[in-house]
Amino acid sequence: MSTREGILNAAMSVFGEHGFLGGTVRDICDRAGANVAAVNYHFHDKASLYAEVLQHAYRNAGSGEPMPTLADAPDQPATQLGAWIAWYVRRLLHSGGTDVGRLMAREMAEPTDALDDLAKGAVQPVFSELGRLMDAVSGGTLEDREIKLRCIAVIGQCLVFHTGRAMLERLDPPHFGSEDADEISSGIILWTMRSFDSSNVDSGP
Amino acid sequence: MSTREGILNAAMSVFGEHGFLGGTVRDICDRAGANVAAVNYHFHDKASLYAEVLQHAYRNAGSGEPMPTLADAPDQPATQLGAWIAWYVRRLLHSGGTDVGRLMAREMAEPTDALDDLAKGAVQPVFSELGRLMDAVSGGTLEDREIKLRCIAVIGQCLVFHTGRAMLERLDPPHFGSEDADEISSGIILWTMRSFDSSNVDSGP
DNA sequence: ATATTAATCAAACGTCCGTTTGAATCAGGT
DNA sequence: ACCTGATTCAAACGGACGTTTGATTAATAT
Repeated sequence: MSTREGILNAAMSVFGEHGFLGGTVRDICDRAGANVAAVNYHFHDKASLYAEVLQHAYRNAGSGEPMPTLADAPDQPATQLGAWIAWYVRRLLHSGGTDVGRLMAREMAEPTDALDDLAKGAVQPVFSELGRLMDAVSGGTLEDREIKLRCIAVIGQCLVFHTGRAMLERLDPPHFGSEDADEISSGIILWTMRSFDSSNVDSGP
Repeated sequence: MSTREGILNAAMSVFGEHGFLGGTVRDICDRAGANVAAVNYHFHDKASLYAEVLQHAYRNAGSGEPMPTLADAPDQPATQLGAWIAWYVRRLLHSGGTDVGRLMAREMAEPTDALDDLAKGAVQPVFSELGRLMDAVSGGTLEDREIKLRCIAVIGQCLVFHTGRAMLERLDPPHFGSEDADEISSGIILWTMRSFDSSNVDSGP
């Protein structure tokens, strides 16, 4: 691993743990086993390093299980919607403690220019797929606005375990971690399916 | 307005704009028209000032309406639960672009020591009340763990409009703002009530 | 082997920040 | 008027930080 890559990885950890302001180039270089001047030599300055770290995190964000899509099983939208939710919950809970996840959460709280690319490139495809699944399960009876509201509701129930993690850990137990992914997602799935009870609903295979 | 209050207000703006690390006591004191040493005199140090700002911010968040509680109408838990959700959504959407909202979002993404006190002092009471309402509506048939899961689900659906605001604004329209509070909360309420359909349920007055 | 470029290193520079100091000023009571 | 405690102030302290420097070592081409 080159010095440059080492710094990039170390910077991802440090920035993920302490943020841009809280993370120091000395800490980054120590973890990378490099000299203090290495950051300014390989990247122009601290800010440019941070920008590259964000892009690197964005590229590696999708690595893992593939996202379940409607196209995978067009005749079983309800099954695919359940699979999608379970996949999304696993993905969030698993990346909760990682540097990538924390970097993303920080970007949401304090958006930079990088968030625009992040939204278009990484988030929009995932969100759109959820919309397609919702539309298919409802049998195309819902307005765009209603679809989006339900999508946000699902996203919110998943995301709260990620963005609200710091707060939830400080409230009364019981707590929920990545080992509870199945319990969490099955609750959300049950809740979501039930919301289609009075609509046109796909009953599965 | 006393020097102490002036610093508190200035600190809310500065911390809201730049965060805890980014905000400087010199900037705070300048805006408050006070000396640099005033922060350390009236509050012990920068961290303690930040903790007080957070408590002050969370208490003054939202439109100032009182939180609906089970004790207000012990015989109508479902009505009160609905009122609670509507209150919470209004509160979140209303504080979206303010210093208070940004403070909370930042604190979640990048927790400081002050989050411990904030969780115990300000958030726990709100969360506990939701738990009491959930328990009452279910008729006391649910386990603590199930209660908490449902509380988090509700919180998540509300919170996503706050913590995910930056992201939602960058995705495809339609978007939702504070003018849509009623539409949003009625959806969450409907969804929540339906989740009690197969449980013991309070049918209201 | 030599010259040229790239990379690494210890050390230092300059700046900004939180905090402390000790004197000066104000307010109220006697 | 005098004392006492609370408050304000200019100034400085000490540390941490990003960045720069200039020498030193490694790598590459001729």
